[in-house]
Amino acid sequence: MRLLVVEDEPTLNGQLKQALEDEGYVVDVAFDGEEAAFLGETEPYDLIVLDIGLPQKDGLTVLEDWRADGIATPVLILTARDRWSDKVKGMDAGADDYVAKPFQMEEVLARVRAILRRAAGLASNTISCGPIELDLKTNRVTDNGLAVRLTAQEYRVLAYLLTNTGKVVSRTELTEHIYDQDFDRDSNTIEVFVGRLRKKLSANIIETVRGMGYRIQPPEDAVQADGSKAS
Amino acid sequence: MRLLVVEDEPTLNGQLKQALEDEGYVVDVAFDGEEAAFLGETEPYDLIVLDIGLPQKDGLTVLEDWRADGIATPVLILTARDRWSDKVKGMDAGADDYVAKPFQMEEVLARVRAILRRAAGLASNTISCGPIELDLKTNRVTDNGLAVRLTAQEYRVLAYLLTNTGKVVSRTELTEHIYDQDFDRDSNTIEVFVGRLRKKLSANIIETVRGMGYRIQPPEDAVQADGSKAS
DNA sequence: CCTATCGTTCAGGTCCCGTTCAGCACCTTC
DNA sequence: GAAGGTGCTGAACGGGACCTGAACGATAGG
Repeated sequence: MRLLVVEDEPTLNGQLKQALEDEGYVVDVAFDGEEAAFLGETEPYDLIVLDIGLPQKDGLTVLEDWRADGIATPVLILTARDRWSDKVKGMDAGADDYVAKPFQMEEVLARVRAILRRAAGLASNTISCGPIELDLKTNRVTDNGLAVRLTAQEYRVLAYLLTNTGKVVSRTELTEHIYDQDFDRDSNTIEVFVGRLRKKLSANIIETVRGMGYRIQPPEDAVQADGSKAS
Repeated sequence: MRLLVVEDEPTLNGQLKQALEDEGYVVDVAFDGEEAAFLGETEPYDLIVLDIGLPQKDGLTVLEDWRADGIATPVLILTARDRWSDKVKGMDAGADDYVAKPFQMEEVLARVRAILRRAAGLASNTISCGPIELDLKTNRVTDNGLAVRLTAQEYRVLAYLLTNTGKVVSRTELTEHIYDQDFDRDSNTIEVFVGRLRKKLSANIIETVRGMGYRIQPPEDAVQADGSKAS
């Protein structure tokens, strides 16, 4: 999952980036409203952590503009405690959640997890497909109950596909969500990772859709040969 | 484990800090409500010892505010014996335990141990993983029954990892729990301690998760090839 | 004042992981 | 069936994350 952190205070910005990266996310950063507005419009983030008090362009305005533009990226707002009204305005402006400053990092991480989970339409922090199970909180993958050793990138690919089950995901989309801003586009790394995943997992759950990308089918009830569902 | 001591009376504050440090904890201190409120919101303490009668901002209020913010850090309240009602209010406000003043230092230490144990979800004061056993009360570590000589920092690293068995602990998180407020961030001390621990312990229970941190696996029952657990 | 121990720093080395690339297989189109 | 495009895979490389041995400085105890 690829996130954007918008926070003008350099130390805090760094701490947020660090903590989120430790969790396995890919993180871009912005230090003012202009920059944030541009990146948010341009890059397909899975979530944006947005401070309200910003130079250049206020965080609330930025958020309002995004929403007006039809950009639905989930947003977690950071707001000063004594500016209670900002919270209300923030939620009105289309924020998905907020955290009051000062905060404990763990609090932010928990809310980020919650929003991403909600956005993916999941009830729990684990996604399973056949014998494969993935835990978004601990970043662990099991196959028939046995732990699978995945590298960081392998995990990101699998996690993105699993949070988009049923959908065909293009290589480009995949690339945009597991790498940050600057990355050499034409490269076959995705193919290599998919290959390695297939080798490491007992069931081949990753389907290739020629000319389009990859897809993992939802583990819905077994499908009969004629295409109808079994009860 | 990193603790915060909130007590306005300087002598008592010093005594508490001293006693807790002798037990092997890392201790920050605050002398009034404002300071306490801020530190509690910001730093990831494992436990806070909170006096009720405080200048600037009453201890109970501080605690209530924390709880309202969703800050769940365990709190041990210190209250004057003759103000019985404070005890009730304290527990209502979300305290985990209380000690009446004047108290025996040993009493406080015992309750601190108890709360930390509960918070870690442990039944006893000892944690074991394979041949390694750690006693939170005596701060002693044994390997196959033999005592292991660990330095203070080595012990802290091992203890933190063991109380978070199964979880990947980032270097940052580890640092925050074994050092007090001001500590140079980028330094490889953690790596050095992990290295020394691995050398001193017969079983290599500390696993490194590249790019994320370290983890100690729970000593769960052996897993069979078919995925079922052995009794 | 001297010594032992411990925490920290630093430099060098090692190993893993991400990436690249070439060759092959397969499908599609003509 | 040939040719070109698309995807797969094994091997290899380079860089960075991690490890480790040694040295230094601080501190406490004698």
